Amino acid sequence: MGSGQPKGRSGGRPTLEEVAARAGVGRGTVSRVINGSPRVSERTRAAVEEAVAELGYVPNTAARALAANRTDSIAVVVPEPESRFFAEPYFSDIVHGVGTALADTDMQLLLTFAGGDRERRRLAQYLSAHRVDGVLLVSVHADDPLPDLLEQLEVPAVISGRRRADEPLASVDSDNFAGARAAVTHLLSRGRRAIATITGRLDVYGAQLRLDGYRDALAQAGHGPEEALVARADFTEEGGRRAMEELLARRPDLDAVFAASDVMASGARQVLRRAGRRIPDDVALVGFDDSAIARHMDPPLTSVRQPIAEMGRTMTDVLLAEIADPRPPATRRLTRPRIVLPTELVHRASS
Amino acid sequence: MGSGQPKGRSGGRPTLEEVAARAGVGRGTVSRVINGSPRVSERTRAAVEEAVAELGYVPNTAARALAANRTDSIAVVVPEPESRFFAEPYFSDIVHGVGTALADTDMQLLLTFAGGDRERRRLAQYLSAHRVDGVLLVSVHADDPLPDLLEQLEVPAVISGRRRADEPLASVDSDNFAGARAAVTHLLSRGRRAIATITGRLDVYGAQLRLDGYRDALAQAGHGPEEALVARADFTEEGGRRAMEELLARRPDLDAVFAASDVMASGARQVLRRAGRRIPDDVALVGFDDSAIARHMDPPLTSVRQPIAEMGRTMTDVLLAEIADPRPPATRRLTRPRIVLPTELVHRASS
DNA sequence: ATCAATCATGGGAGCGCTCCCACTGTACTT
DNA sequence: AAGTACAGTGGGAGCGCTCCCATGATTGAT
Repeated sequence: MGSGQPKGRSGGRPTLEEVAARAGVGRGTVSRVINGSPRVSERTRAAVEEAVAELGYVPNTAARALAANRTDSIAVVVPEPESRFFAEPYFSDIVHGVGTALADTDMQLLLTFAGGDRERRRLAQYLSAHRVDGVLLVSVHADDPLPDLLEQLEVPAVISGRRRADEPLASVDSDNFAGARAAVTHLLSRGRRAIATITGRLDVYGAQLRLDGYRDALAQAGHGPEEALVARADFTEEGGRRAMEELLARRPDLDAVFAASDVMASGARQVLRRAGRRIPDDVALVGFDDSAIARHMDPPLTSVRQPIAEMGRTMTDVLLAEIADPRPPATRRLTRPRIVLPTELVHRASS
Repeated sequence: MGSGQPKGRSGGRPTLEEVAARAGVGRGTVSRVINGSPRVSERTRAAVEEAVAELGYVPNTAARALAANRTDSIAVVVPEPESRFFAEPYFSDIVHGVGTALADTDMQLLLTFAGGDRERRRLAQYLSAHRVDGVLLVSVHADDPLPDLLEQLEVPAVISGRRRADEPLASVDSDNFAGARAAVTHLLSRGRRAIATITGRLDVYGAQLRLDGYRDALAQAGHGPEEALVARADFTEEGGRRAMEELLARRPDLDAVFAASDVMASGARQVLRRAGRRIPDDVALVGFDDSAIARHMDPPLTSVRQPIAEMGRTMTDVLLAEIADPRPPATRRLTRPRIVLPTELVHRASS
């Protein structure tokens, strides 16, 4: 029909077919070259590559996805835009790690947002409708339906931070328990005796593990369970302030505080200062996360560093391996990796 | 071939065809319903919607992209993973804003990373190969080839922060000039007289504008150009320290510093404190960005807030409008929006 | 020299959708 | 009564690729 140009419609990008014509070979052969199949002679390969370069050919992803039934992309599912998640450096660092891991591949990264449960159900549908090859879940709550939906739809997924001890999904976590224990052991070694802790929301498994680590360190040092001094908070600065006030009221002579996040430590610091306590002279303070806040606090905050970017990288590696795995999902389920990355105590002036 | 099932291969997700069969209509009609075309009778629409719900049908994005030649997704191009860009809250906030704006649409967000020029060329090819409908560029350097490549390939794009005064692309920026001027005017109104500034890299246009704002405020207050006290830095903490040392050497009696970023202000603060200067008693300090650092610094830092999330939102709105615009690119070029959002001075104890 | 295996290659079929043309039926005109 | 308009619909063609089968050329074994 129409203007007579048989193939190379000058507008638009070149197609496989045009490359094939130019190189004087068939479509299949070009496809083989593009995809690095070994079953092509050197001569032919060179000819095709030249044609590709001359025409500036780039495969059409949509066509490839449709034909091959894979998308060469993975999604990171981010908790709803309204959440405080974004305020934390966690997000950037995870994404940074994912980006690094993806740089070596030709996979792309899709960022999806989902707040409420209904939205997350819709998202599961959407993701499974062959939109992505796999999913990275960050900051998932214990009762989130998404992980199970993805499991059911057989979409490969990796979760950051276990939801509970027997996390069924492939997971990558940092060693919250050991990190907390190291922080408290450090305080003990500096001669502190009345060591309190401010916890995060205990329905977040990592927060529970940090509390366990605190208790374990005290026990190891011969302290009885009754010496534990625990105030629950919720990872917020305001929560940190309230918890610190509570602790000071309960135990005015405390000489150290381990806060389960830097943000809460910052809140605690304000209350301590207002109460006339010097840091670290009167009260030593240790945080968790080693965020920018820790470095810029006054005095700089000793904190437990989590290798967050490395977690992002590792999650991606695990996911890519899962995607590449030819075995049926039922088989894989039994050998899903559960990786725990070491944390590290960064000592600064606050302790 | 083979197992006899004519259509509904029980594995896999349902297709348009299956929905059509179920609803007793043709493929075209289902497509019309899915895409909200008005040319469908109420009865038919209801029947199709029921079939869609029953089968849990979700359109295959790849097929749609291939047939309709659009992808319903946009890309955010992020400077290379190695850059410090990630360390800044800027990134999260922009993405947050983009996510918010996208939540109302069914567009998806692709995050792409590109470091060197070669990578960025490759990326331009890739993006233009019908992978995305439009591109959001953040933190672009003055000599980045990517914007021009995209222009050439007729890929709709919006840039955050103009590269120069006559930015040809659609752009969304914050009012760096007015923000800096407000900061310096504030310092003047507090009785400060010897006001220095620490600049960012001046090849970043925004940094130049902040310097211009500083100069303008001084001029407006009747200070001669010779009273300007400028030290150049590079947006880093270390740069802030060095610049502060230089300023202190040149003008020991300075009583205020306007740093073009919070991070540099943090570096300056360290040097000031080491030199025995009290903040704000001896030297008032103002930053730019109003990042987490500003809130947690001691004393808390007065800073110029940029509406970064809103910039992300606005950029997205502009891009979506550009994508929807049916006029040819040549026409649009003349009326590309150049939006400048207001900044706001957040007063804290450091000034 | 003959046959089997292997390699390299071309091209048909089909992935699931949108676009558009052709067709039917109903409502309104003159 | 015949004509015109248009709302509503079905389905062919085709988007650009991968997969796979058929084919011919080449090699090695007997």
